[in-house]
Amino acid sequence: MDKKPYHHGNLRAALLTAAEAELVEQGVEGFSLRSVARRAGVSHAAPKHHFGDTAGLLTALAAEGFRLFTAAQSAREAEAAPDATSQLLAAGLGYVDFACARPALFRLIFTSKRVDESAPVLLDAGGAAYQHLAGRIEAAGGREPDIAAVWAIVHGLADLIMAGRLGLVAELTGEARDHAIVGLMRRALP
Amino acid sequence: MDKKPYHHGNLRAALLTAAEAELVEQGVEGFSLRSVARRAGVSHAAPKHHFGDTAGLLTALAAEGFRLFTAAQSAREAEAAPDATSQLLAAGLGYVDFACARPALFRLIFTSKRVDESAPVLLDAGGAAYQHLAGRIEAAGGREPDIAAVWAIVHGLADLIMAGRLGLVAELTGEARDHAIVGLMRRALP
DNA sequence: TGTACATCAGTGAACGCGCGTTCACTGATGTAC
DNA sequence: TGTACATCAGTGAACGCGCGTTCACTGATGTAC
Repeated sequence: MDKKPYHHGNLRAALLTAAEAELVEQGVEGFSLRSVARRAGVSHAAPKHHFGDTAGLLTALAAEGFRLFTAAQSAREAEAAPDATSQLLAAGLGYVDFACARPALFRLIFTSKRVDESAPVLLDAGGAAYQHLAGRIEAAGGREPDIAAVWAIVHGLADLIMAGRLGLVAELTGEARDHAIVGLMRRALP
Repeated sequence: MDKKPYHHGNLRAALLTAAEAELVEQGVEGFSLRSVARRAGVSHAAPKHHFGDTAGLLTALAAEGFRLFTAAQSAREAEAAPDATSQLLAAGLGYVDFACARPALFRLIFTSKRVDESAPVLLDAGGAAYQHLAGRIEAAGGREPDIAAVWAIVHGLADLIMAGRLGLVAELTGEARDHAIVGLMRRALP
């Protein structure tokens, strides 16, 4: 019942959650360490202990974002048939799922200038994400140019749907939507 | 030889130029009206007369960006064979050209939250850009799903190359690069 | 052609605000003996 | 089991800064007569 213990206990995780919420509402533009601390109900200097500065917090969030991104693909794969092509198409669906479910994180990991791109934690997570998709494409018999084609179409779909353009696909839901996306992806396959 | 006339003469255009340069260097995040005024060599309150506030300036810049974006496609089309498929592929090359040449504007028109999306000037310019590409696809015999497929792969290529990912294509130059991009686009055609 | 006056474009000082950073501090936790 | 002490996590006041906005102003341009 002690409402406010001096130590938070799990502030690092709480700050990451608050940071994502802040990102969703304000975009990267209005993002500040103070606003995140406020949202987490903690003094404004507290984040410094865990992340150093704004770039540090965003970088940690981006690394976590890459992990969730890969996880979204794995989740779809687990539901799909085990053959290589089905697994690849499932990964693509997960890619789009993630972009639509967490557009703020998607933008953060792909286009933000406020993350420290040379941070090992980010390079690792980003590299793993790339390897995951590339691995699925190669397993399905794809070679270098196929990786580019599949990646481009999946990424383009994700980015455009997320931005509310490409109305035709964005308006569909459930299986009809999945079916439409898979149909488009198949064009890029070897 | 009068160095500093009181009236600039063409401040509106000068501010747009300065705004793009500022966007290139700072990204949308560090963008401010004062920094743009400073870059244009004018007092910090001057932009107010022309654009009102930051959103107004960015919105005007985005509208101009859409026009340049369409112009980049037209430029490629003018050099291409007149058949519908060649024209479509040329438009796609122009799309990628623009993203690589002016990544800051590309990001501004596609993903910034700091523009006023309901401004008529922006809706007009954006709509015209969409109609341009859709028109090329339809002329090449494409229907609704083809528009989505071609747009997605072109947009995905542009976004990924611009972000420095997709190294295979990003490293090419000149005709080899065009050839690679066209090869990828062809996969999405009907 | 000349004069008066309204309108427009840009200036520069002032304001209040939220930001990042620093600093001395305090409460809690863990470890040595 | 108890005590002392170091270390860690978070506080809250203070600072200087750049921002957007306002305001009275001034220099230039255009228009009426």
